[in-house]
Amino acid sequence: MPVTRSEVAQQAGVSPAVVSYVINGGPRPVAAPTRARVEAAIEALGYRPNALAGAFRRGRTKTIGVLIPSPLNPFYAELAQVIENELLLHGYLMSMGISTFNAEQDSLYLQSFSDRRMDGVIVAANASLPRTRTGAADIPQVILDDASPQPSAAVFTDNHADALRAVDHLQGHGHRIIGCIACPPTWTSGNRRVRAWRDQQRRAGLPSDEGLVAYADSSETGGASALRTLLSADSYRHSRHPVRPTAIFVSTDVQAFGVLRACSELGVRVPDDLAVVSFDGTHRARYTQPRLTTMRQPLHEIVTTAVSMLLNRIADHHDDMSSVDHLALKGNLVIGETCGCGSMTADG
Amino acid sequence: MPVTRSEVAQQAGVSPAVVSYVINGGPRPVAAPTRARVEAAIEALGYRPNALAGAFRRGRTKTIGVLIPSPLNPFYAELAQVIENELLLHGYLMSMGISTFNAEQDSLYLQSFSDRRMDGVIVAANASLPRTRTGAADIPQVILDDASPQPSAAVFTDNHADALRAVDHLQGHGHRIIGCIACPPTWTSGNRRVRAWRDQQRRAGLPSDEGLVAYADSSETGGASALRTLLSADSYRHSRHPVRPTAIFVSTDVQAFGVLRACSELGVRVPDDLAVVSFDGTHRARYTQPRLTTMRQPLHEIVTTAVSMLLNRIADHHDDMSSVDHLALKGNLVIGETCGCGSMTADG
DNA sequence: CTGAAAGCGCTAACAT
DNA sequence: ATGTTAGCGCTTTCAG
Repeated sequence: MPVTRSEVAQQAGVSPAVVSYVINGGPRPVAAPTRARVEAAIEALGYRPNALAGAFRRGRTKTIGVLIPSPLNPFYAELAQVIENELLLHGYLMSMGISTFNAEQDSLYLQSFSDRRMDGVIVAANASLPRTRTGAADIPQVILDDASPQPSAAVFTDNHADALRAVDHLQGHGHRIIGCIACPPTWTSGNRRVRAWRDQQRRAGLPSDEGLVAYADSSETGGASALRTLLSADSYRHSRHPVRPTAIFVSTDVQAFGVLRACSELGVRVPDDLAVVSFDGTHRARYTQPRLTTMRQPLHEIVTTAVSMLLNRIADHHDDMSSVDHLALKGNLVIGETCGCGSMTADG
Repeated sequence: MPVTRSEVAQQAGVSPAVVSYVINGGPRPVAAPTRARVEAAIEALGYRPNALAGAFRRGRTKTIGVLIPSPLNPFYAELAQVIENELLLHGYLMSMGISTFNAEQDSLYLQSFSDRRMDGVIVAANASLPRTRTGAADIPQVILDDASPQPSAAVFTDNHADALRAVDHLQGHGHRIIGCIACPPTWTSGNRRVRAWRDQQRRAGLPSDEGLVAYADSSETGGASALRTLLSADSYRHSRHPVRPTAIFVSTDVQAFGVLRACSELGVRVPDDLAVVSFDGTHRARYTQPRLTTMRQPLHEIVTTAVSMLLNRIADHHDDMSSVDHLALKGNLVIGETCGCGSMTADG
């Protein structure tokens, strides 16, 4: 059994309240000699305040629930790392849930976060649209995903604008038939990237028919099989433009890792036979062979903004979802070896 | 303000205790009609029990603290994923801390886990040796690392035996000068892998002097710079065997990713100029170019064993660190393209 | 079968 | 400056 506050009080010959005053530095002052006695007792007994009891009493747990789809996706692993760090800086503990892009798991976690009275929630990617009705709607939250119709705060990279620039970069290399590897359409940010691909192709008078798009999971395997589909004769022959794509826009880095692997297995040379540009800008993208050209999300900025937004909402008792603020930040293109730039360096 | 149990009781026209009986299915039975009234009231008011208050009262939070060095290391990302899943299966929530291989951060987290009255702790890699004295020693814990002198439960892959087999595999390909990329020596499991490299080289009458070892962080960058060091003229000229290594044993996958990148930049062909075998067997190792040969840790087995051990200890009130049980499991070699096996398939 | 009540460890208002 | 005390929401023993 752990030592309690009253034991400390007894040992120090003071009342339990004084022990609290010493620990919390208030709300009432304590005379120096008394404080010394209390501190000695704490030290002697090895007393540690029961944070659970304190949280219960105070009504604040100093814990933030963080929901990510999967730490196996390096983008979300990095995100989690950065969030953890930022929260720690503000004295908060991160409690992480993994939703595996599953709407049910997702709301189960939000429910659990809410039940455990976490002070707030950060949701990295919302596969589940009807979050408003999950019963966890009463807890301050920030979404890191562009789900515009959603009534809550959100910070995210400007998926449409960034993807436009990524595709534009490929067009700038002279590519006309540019394929697209998309994510399952339940994920809104992914949808915007695909739409941007289409818009940018149309804008340039280039093809963007469905035969050029392959939908796949956000995983290496997904990317690899999507590539095989896209390059299969069946696929591009039935397109209105029966020409094999010479370039491809991949909506996430992790899919691109699979694409590169598949290319190597199929004997497709990158970037000569197929140029590749993806989206996320993970650290890992610098270690692929060849090095990936990718639109880097402003990860650090997203996180610091989101956390400060969340903490503000917590401070203001924004427990309802009013005052929707959506903030879109701008990414930047990291030039690698898969787009055909050679040894150039540039930002789109 | 969330709905409380008494409001439900009032609405249902029963006492608060009955509401508890209904929610918890005990400890006393409730008549069917009464139960129905209570359930209706719960539904009508949207009542959710305050898990914080319950945990406080019960003395069990149903939360396990998990400490990993970094989710950027894919091995630990996978580990976290698997642990999370396994815990969820048993009705526990994972609270994740990131220690960044930092002993201070490490004990800060253990302290926090203990203060928050988590039911148990899983520590993935212990950079900090003096854990016994961190004050968190009173909470059931399982270490996933081979820290033999440590007085607590531990489950881990048999680092020495597995690394022996990995190096043996390289020797089997005829390599004599085999370098080693090691981790900072504060990490015990890493040390055992290096010792195994040395033992296996000695056993075969092959060199294992310090000129063949480079210590580096567990990261891509660490691996890359360690490789450059090892292949630099300075390094192998000062070795007792002034011959450039033809093979290298890398103590973690993530370092090997950096090694492969560096090789490509240096024009070193893998496996022709340099064979590479690493340790961990991450999913990502299947997507490097060329595909990594790596000693796969029995991740799933480690986790299921560790979790059941931990839950047993929790159930038995093993809050002290008595009854040390260490369990070493066996990994298996995943053959890729970096060892020189060609299209063979085998287990060492 | 149900109600009343004690108390988990702590915070903070209210007394001295 | 310090002591006393009322709860936070819930579980569970003890009475009815």
